[in-house]
Amino acid sequence: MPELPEAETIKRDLEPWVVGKTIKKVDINLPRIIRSSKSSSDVKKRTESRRIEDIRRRGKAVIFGLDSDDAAVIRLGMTGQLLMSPKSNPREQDKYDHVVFTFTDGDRMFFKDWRTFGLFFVTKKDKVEAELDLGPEPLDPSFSFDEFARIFKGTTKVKSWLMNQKRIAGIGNIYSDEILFDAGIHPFRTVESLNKKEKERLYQSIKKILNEGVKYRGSSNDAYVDAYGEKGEMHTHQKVYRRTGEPCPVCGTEVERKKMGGRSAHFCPKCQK
DNA sequence: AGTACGCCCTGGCCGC
DNA sequence: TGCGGCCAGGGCGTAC
Repeated sequence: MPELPEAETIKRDLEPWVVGKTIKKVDINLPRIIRSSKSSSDVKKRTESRRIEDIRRRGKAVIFGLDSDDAAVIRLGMTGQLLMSPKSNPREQDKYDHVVFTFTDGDRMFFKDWRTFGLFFVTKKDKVEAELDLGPEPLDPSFSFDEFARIFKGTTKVKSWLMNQKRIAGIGNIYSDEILFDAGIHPFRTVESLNKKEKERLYQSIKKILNEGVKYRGSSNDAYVDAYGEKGEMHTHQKVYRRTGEPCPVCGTEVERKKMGGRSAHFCPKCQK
């Protein structure tokens, strides 16, 4: 599913192609994909005939800055995709393309999402941060160990902490499992139980694994594809996620899966203490 | 404050 | 061949 590395890959793919384009038409084929107080007609009104000035990523969201006070925000959810469909080589539209952007140059972009957990909304640029309500960006250079140590608090389990977007942005089930394996920390440990060394390892693993995810252009365990419609490679490098019963690549012990809330935690019971 | 759980959703997969 | 039930889970709301 799209987490930080997948959203970052999509953003990087789209940037040279989409910035500078003017939106001619926005077709909203599934109105409930817009889960905000604003109606889809308002979204159309605020995006049509606007030029895209910039694109950025925040957590798992892709944000298009328009030549107005507004920004168009797409949160990818579990199965959201943003696909380029150039006029010269158009992509076939299907029933899961819930929002279709047509640009004045004839190119199009699809927001596709077959499980429809994603969402699309338009808001004032200066309201984006408040509406997304996310913790710090783990790959931002300003995210130092001191900053991490300052916010890494509480009695919650360490995997739950990592997956909470309000604590730290962009980490979901895949990368939390891989980060904790890399750091050698058991997912059910509580945050407050980690000593300084473990916190340092965790901090390093967050940066390392997310950077790996970006390098391999994301993880295609499920539906994820980049803006070209191509799968990423990160899932072939994953050590524990969805490898239940397979040998741990470090010690050979069988990888375990245990439920945490409604989610699965995958881990090596020997390497992760 | 933390945690569990149900809900939204779809299609693949398993057992009968 | 078909069908019911389960699985995957991001984010949110609710109950405890």
